[in-house]
Amino acid sequence: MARHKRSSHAESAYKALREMAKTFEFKPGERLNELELAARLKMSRSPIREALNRLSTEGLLVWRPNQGFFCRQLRVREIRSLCEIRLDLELGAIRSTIKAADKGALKKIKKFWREVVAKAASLTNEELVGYDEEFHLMLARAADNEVRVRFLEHINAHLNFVRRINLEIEERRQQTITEHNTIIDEIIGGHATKAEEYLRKHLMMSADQALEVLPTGLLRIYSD
Amino acid sequence: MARHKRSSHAESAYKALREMAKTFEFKPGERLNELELAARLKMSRSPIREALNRLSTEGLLVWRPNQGFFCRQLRVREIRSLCEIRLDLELGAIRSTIKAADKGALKKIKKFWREVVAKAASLTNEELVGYDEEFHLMLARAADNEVRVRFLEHINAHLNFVRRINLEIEERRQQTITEHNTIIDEIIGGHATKAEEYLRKHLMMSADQALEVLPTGLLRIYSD
DNA sequence: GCTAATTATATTGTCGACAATATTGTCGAC
DNA sequence: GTCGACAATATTGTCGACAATATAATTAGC
Repeated sequence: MARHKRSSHAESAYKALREMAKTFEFKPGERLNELELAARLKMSRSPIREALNRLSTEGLLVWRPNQGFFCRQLRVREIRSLCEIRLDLELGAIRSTIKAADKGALKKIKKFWREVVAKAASLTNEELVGYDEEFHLMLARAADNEVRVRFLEHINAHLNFVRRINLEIEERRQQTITEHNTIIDEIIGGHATKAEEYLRKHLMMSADQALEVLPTGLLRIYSD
Repeated sequence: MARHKRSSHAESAYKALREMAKTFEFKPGERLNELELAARLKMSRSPIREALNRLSTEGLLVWRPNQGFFCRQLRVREIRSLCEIRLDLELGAIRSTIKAADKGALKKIKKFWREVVAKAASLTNEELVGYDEEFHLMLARAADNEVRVRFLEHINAHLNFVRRINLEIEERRQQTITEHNTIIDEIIGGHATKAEEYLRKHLMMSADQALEVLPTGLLRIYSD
């Protein structure tokens, strides 16, 4: 039986607003008007505030007492920090994974990525970003540490926008695909040093590119 | 001029409830009654819910649709995960710090800890835990990465309770003090490898001890 | 007596109203 | 015209009431 359980207003507001915050449909520093959002999503302020509170705790929005909620800034410094932590956490993940050596999970990741590659040409940019995020999350999950996965999901939400801009460049889509293949193969092979090296290179490159496309991102945000 | 700016109900509720959640004044899995909390803190449900929402996003509470907010569980698995990530993040911090080599900040940490040691005998357990957390946070701050600091603060909140239990043992208070001294000296000396080694040892020991005292912690929670 | 369906109660989810505060607009002094 | 004080407006913060849902108590059937 299909379990419909329609979600609450607060829940759907959270999802909608989270998506908007992630993708900078709000402009950096912009003040969000609760009444307006309530009208837009056809509900009262209470569930809206609930969602806004959660999002500000996640850092996707900023809250200031008696002033309300604002869109977060998009700054070099922040992107750099996120990428740095991401590197620490993902390297930790594969080290841990290689030690534990759960081949099953790894094979699934390889299969998953092979399937993505097969349909890569027909994927929209958003879809590819989603699969990219998923690939890295699967690596993290293989390390069997809930906290690590949660943190990386958090980081993904914050980097989603710049990643999206970055993967609009065809060359980098290609690069992502091949590098992922290399990484997963080295992990499966149990070559800790090689795997680390390739992952590090992949993530540092990705960080550089994120910073590089940041101006494009800002332009995009303010262009419409 | 003293700026008093008395905080809002939501804010004070957040602080109070956060402290209770951190220290397991609620029992693991316990359901929190919003009306009761509102009565206890002398306010309406709105600011209470606001605080509870934030806390559940932080993972200090758990939220289930239409059932409300519950105290988080206290599990071996969770503690282990937290300690593992903490290790990754703190090691990353000192690596980064040693490279950047901001001697000033490091000297301040050394001074801070020297002062803590001086008054160690007269400190309550909670105070020592606070200073312990602060020492590690200062190391993280020296690495100049906001995200890292936020994540470690998050982890601290989750580990606070077991740390408190652990530092009730005199021998371990002593151990903490001397190990911190060693670590900061190696970092200041710029001995990356040594510093890493000592920090790793310190944190892995600390993780083992956290797991070891967990039964004591549970007993404490359920004894009163 | 035990289980399942039904009813009663308690609790969360949402709303609209008002209070507290911040922001904007207006006026007058210079 | 510019600045500051004051008034007008808009926005957030909090409340109490009610609706929707979950939990507990009660009854009916066996």
